[in-house]
Amino acid sequence: MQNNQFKKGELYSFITGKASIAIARSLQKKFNAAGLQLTIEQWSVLYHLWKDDGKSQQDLCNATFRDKPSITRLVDNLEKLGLVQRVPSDSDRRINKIYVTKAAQKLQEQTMQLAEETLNEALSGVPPEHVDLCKEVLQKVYDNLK
Amino acid sequence: MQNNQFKKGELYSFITGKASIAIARSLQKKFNAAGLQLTIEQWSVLYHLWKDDGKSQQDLCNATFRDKPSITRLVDNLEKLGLVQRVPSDSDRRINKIYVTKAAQKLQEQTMQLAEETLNEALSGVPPEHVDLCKEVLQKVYDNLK
DNA sequence: TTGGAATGGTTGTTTAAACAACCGTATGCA
DNA sequence: TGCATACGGTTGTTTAAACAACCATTCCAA
Repeated sequence: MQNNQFKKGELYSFITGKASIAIARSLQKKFNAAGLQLTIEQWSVLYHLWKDDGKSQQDLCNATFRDKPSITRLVDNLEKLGLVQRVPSDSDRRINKIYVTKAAQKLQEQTMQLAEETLNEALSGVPPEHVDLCKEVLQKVYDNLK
Repeated sequence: MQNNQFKKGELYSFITGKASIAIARSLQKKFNAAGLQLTIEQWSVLYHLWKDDGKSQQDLCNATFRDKPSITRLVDNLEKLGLVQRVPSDSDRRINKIYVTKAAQKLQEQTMQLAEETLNEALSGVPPEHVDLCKEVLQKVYDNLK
């Protein structure tokens, strides 16, 4: 029943995800240092919209792995900041499509560059092929459990 | 300046740590299903004490990657549950050493087994050598940033 | 030895997450 | 057609995290 992929003493780091917390905190510090009033959570929503604008809130739930009330409030705050806009869908009146504003587009280049900087620091000394493999493992873990 | 270890479209998963969130939620569900009134955060404190009993609260901060107020309140709650005990240190009167109680010891075997189950599910289909390599990468990331 | 800095821990406050319950719209099946 | 169910989104509540400010003890160096 028990396999030995993990010795017991090593369970913890995998469960708590210290690495990703460290990355998020580091990126948040860069945002603050650059004078950007933007949380990582807000940025993560923008990130998905930059990739594919006009997502529904439900789409954002799936993309960010957060529940519906969390997305409602994140979008509320981003709307107050003038960074996104809710647009009711024509074809399905339950749905809000979320679009980034021009103000948000201006943030894209700067924040993506800070994110890349953070990852370069985080992964310094790690061979690219190891990074790829690690990403594959984490994706598989996510797929196995979701 | 920019390197291409990450294509832009893949930044997100690394920063948000969806995999570890999925693992933690899955384990929490198992705790609930087993009738255990224990959060993952509380369990993570117990986990470190089982490995090395009598840690100071500061030690627990380092081990769990949480700040001091968080540990104070986690220990408060664990004390209320009768699972740990604060014992003032003789050699340094600023320090509380935290010890698990017998009630907590009874939880160890059951919860560690649930944690192993969770990890086995999470890592099913992933070769052990890939898991090892992934752990190394995550540890390196943590060391690079902390 | 003594006064300032560092360390370990606590408390107050703000912010945001999850969960449950709810409303309005859409879908599917009898 | 109509009614039960599912789906997208919002609101209310509780819980816990981070941050700042604080107290007591210890360390260190003038």
